[in-house]
Amino acid sequence: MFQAAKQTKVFQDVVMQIQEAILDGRLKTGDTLPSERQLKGMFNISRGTLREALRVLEQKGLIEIKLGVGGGSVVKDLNADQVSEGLALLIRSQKVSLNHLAEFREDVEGIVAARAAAASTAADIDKLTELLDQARKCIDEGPSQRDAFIEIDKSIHMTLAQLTANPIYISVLHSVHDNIHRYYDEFLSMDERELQENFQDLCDLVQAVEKGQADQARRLARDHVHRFNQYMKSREQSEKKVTKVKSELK
Amino acid sequence: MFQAAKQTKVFQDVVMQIQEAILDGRLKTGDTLPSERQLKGMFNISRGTLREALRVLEQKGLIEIKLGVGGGSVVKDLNADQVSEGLALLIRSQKVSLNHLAEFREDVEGIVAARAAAASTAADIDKLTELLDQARKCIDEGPSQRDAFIEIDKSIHMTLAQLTANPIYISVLHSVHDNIHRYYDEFLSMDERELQENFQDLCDLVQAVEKGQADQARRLARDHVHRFNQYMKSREQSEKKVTKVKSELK
DNA sequence: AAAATTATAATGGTCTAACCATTGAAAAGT
DNA sequence: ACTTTTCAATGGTTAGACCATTATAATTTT
Repeated sequence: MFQAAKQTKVFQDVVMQIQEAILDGRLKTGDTLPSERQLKGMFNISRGTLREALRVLEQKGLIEIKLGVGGGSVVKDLNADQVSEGLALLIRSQKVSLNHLAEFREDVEGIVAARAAAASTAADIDKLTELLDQARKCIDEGPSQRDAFIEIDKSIHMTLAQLTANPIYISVLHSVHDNIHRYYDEFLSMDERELQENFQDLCDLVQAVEKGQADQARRLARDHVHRFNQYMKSREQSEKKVTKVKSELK
Repeated sequence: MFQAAKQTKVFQDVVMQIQEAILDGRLKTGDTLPSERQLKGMFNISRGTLREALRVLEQKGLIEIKLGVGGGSVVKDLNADQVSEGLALLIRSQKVSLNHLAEFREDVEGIVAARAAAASTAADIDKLTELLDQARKCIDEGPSQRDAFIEIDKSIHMTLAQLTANPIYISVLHSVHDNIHRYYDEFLSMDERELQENFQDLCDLVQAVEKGQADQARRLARDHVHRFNQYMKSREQSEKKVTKVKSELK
């Protein structure tokens, strides 16, 4: 006849109230919430319960909790970090392998490049050209600047994502880069020739974007990422062999 | 000369330890952690601090906290819910509009269809055909079964995502559907003819997948989603007009 | 007067110790 | 054999205290 009335725990109620206030705009980025001792009074709850709620909001990326006088809970500017962290957990817990991620990246970079080509302006091309210049400098200084080159490579891809004017692409690509970076660090190592090849890829890609050739840009971006992935896979394989040999020697 | 030694708060340390245990496989899905009173002793911390840690782990989707005797913290089977929730927050907080999401969906569904076409087996086609049969029944019963049709439409797309054998596509598409569903509920309303058109779209799509025509499948999937989005946008527009008129009448 | 130092107070972080609420299982009753 | 009651373990919540950090104010030194 009757059913459960109130399943929500106290701290969940508090989480919801504050979250809604933020999403509704009643609390804006940068606003500082009242101190814990004030809030506990406003909600009429204990401080421990309030802190559980704040911890959840912090984990959701909605607030940042700062220490000391003048500290407190500050409304954060929401970004893709939570999406990225969620993806990272999926990757680390099985379910998603490096190959899965690499495959997905090829598709996404292809789409981004195509949409960027369709939307680019002269100012955008200037920025991309500037990045290419920086990349060239890295190349000229040899393989020692490999990390710097990869960083610029990443910037170019993220710049293309911004050209799409769709924050989802920015967030998704950001998440992909965040999570694939670990593998690059571990398995990727390019010699002079490979660096040169990748640089040429980027030049061609920017050129296609400049000319508004969407399909061409898509193809170039996919191939470029694919090459990166191949380097990585071959490294991963030889790594496994070494490990195998080592273990067999024991 | 010296630098900060330990910035991590106590509860963060606990979060990390338990999280690592789960990700390393020392704690498996379904395992129950010791009770709070035991854990607090094992970590040598207070119960409040421990509970803050558990709340964070819960929010991350790593554990589930159950009440009563035999309850406790149970290791969860990680899924895309956190990614989905993160995306939902981005959408609700500005940053991501319905158009952004619709555009992204077109691309993703296109990719998924293409990869599904390249990987489909006879058993997969059987499953898709079965879903089409169900969809046909909905159509035959008229617009009253609109919701059921949309549900089956969703199933077909998710089945295609599974054919890719890449969990990222499954998670991403799942997240997109989760978040776009609210708009569909609000703005989407199809008459008999539109339902029929969409059904035909799906038939063509499955056929292309069956034949392994990746490019054709991509195009069909994109067009299909695009049509959905157009319905939605036109509804959204007329909705706005109505709201405008209403407010002008006040 | 300016700069460096010290003290102050507000805030989050942690601890202790209780009691409440929920729930599954054991015990008692039918 | 079934139903009801009791019980105990577990998470949920509360209260109050003290610790740690930090921006600001007050003080001292230069």
